Amino acid sequence: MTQSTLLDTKIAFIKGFADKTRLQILLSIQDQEKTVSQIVTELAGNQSNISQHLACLKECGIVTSRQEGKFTYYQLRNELIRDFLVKMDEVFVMVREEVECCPNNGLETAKRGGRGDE
Amino acid sequence: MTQSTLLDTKIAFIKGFADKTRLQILLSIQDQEKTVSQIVTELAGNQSNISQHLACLKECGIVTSRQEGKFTYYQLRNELIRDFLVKMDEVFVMVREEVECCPNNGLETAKRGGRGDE
DNA sequence: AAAACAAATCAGTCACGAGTAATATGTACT
DNA sequence: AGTACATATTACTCGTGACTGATTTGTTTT
Repeated sequence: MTQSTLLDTKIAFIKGFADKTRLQILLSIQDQEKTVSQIVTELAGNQSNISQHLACLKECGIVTSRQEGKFTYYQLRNELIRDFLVKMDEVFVMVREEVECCPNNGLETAKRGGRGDE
Repeated sequence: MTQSTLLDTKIAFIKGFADKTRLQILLSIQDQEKTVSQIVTELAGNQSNISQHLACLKECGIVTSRQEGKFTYYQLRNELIRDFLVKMDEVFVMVREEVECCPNNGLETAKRGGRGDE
C-alpha cells in the first residue's frame, strides 16, 4: 500500500512535536517569529543543536523561515499549527486531570497486585 | 520549575502518538475496543511488542483497558483522544498539501539553489 | 490437578536520534 | 579585500527506545 509511506510521513510530522527542545522552540515562536540566536538565547541552548532542530521542524512542515540580512526568522507555518498546539495542550491537560482523578481507571490495571474492577 | 516536569509529562504524552506501531494500534481501536490478540493479528505483529506498546499507550493516558475473562480489551481513553486523532490527521493532511503545493515556501529555503527530491 | 490459551514481563540486541564541538557557509560592514 | 557575526553542516559520542525470543503470570476448561 502507498498508505505505508503516507503513514511514515505522518509519523515524521508528529515526531516533530515529540521532543522537548523542539516543543520549547515551538512555544518560543508561538506568538511571534524569532531568529535562531534569539531562540538559542531564550532556551539557553546550543546553537548547533537548535539549528538542527529547526531544520527538523522545517522538514516536518511545522515551521517556515525567511531570511533577512544575516538573520533567519523562524515562525509557525500557519494558524493550523498554532491551533494544533493549543488543541494538543487542551487534550493533554484534560487527560492528565482524568488520569490523576481516577488512577484506577486504566492506569493501574496493568500493575500486578492492585486490581481494579471485576 | 515544576513546569519542567509538566513539560516532560507532556512530551511523554505526545510521544505516545509518535510511533508507527502505536499509531497503527490507535487506528485499529479508533472505532471499537479490541483484544491484544485481535490487534496482534490485525497488524501482523509480535505479541510481546504490541503488548509493550499498549502498556506505553496506557501509561501515557491515551488508552484504557478492561479485562474480561482471559481477554484484555483496549480502547481509546475518551472522545477527546478520538477528536485529537482526527484533528491530528486534518492538520497533517492540510500541511502536507500546503508543502506539496508551494515547496519554495519554507521547505526549500534551507537547501541551496536547486530542488530537493520527493 | 493439568492443559490450553491470553497477555505481561524479562533480558538482550540494535538502530536511531539528541547532544556537542569544530568547521564551513553566508551575509553585512569597514 | 578582510573582519565580524549569524547560521548551517559535519563528525562524532552516547542514551534511549523499538524489536525479538523466552519465560512468567493469569484465566478458563477439562
